Amino acid sequence: MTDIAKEREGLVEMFGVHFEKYWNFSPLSGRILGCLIVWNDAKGLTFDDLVSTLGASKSSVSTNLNLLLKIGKIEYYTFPGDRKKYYKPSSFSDRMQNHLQMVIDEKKMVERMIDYKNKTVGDGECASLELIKVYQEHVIEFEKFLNKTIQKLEKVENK
Amino acid sequence: MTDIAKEREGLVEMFGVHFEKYWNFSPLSGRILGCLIVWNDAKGLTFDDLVSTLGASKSSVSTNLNLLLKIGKIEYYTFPGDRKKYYKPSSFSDRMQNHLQMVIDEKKMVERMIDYKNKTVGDGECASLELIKVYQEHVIEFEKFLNKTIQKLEKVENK
DNA sequence: AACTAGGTTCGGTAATTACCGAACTAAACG
DNA sequence: CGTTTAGTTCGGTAATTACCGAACCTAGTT
Repeated sequence: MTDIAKEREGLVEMFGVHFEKYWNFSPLSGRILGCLIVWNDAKGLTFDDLVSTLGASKSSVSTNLNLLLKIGKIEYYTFPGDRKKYYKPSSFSDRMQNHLQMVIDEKKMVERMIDYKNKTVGDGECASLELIKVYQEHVIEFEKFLNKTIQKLEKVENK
Repeated sequence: MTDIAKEREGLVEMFGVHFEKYWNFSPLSGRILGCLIVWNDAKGLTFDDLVSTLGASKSSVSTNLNLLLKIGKIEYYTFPGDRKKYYKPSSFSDRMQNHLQMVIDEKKMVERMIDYKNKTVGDGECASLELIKVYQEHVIEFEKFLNKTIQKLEKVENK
């Protein structure tokens, strides 16, 4: 195995572990997405490429590919006269949308909490309310920040 | 049950689901942290409070409390002449550190990817490299942003 | 029509996780 | 010293998840 191949394997593993740890992916889902990101072949990787490079069964690869498709982490393309599907990670900006969704979720939660606090907190102990409001401000800014990044990414993607 | 109690239960559930979904907590861990956040009693909640309001076993509550302590999501206090532990969520700013850690992780990953790309990408297809660099910029800014929020939170917390 | 390529679906197993009750410990109280 | 309080530890079970092989399907190809 070449040095490059070894490094690529290390990177796939790194991404795999990251997706397991922070995004609650199954090991195989993590490795598949890792593969697609690291390889980042202009054409994309096929089902069989993944089966052989990851040494997993067809059924597991199929299941996990469909899962990743459903949650919008990957896409596939086909070419006329070729039945194979060529898988790629979704665009950077699309993947960022997931993050955005979590922030939007949190925004709603914060609102509910503030509502609740307003009903229940005595005048004395506003500290917790004040903290939540700092956090609310953070969430709102964060949403803007994410949207800005998404725009920047889209700009480069559409070149 | 009063309206307030019902709403509180709803909020605990909301937090519970959120922590399960985005932070990969077990159901009970999520509910415990939810309880502590929503109740946010000045004194804190005791082991028995949690056992009874959540209807879980002592052993499960014990295990999950220790887990949450270990990962820094909660803390406990004791009062002289009282053997009970009073549990509270860790400070907002401390909990935010977790987020920060993930960003720091990502920063390293991005560096490794850029290294790899520089070795392997032909001059023609710099698009992917350029995208990663946009993302790198995002991560760096994000780290700063998080640090700023943490500072703001600390300011309010230390009042 | 039979075959092949490119997957998908189904049924099952192995591993992991979540939770429980019962027994235990350690500190404080009487 | 015995008892109570406040939890912890241990062993086991139930539920869930991850993965597999085998059978199947569907669109071309021969």
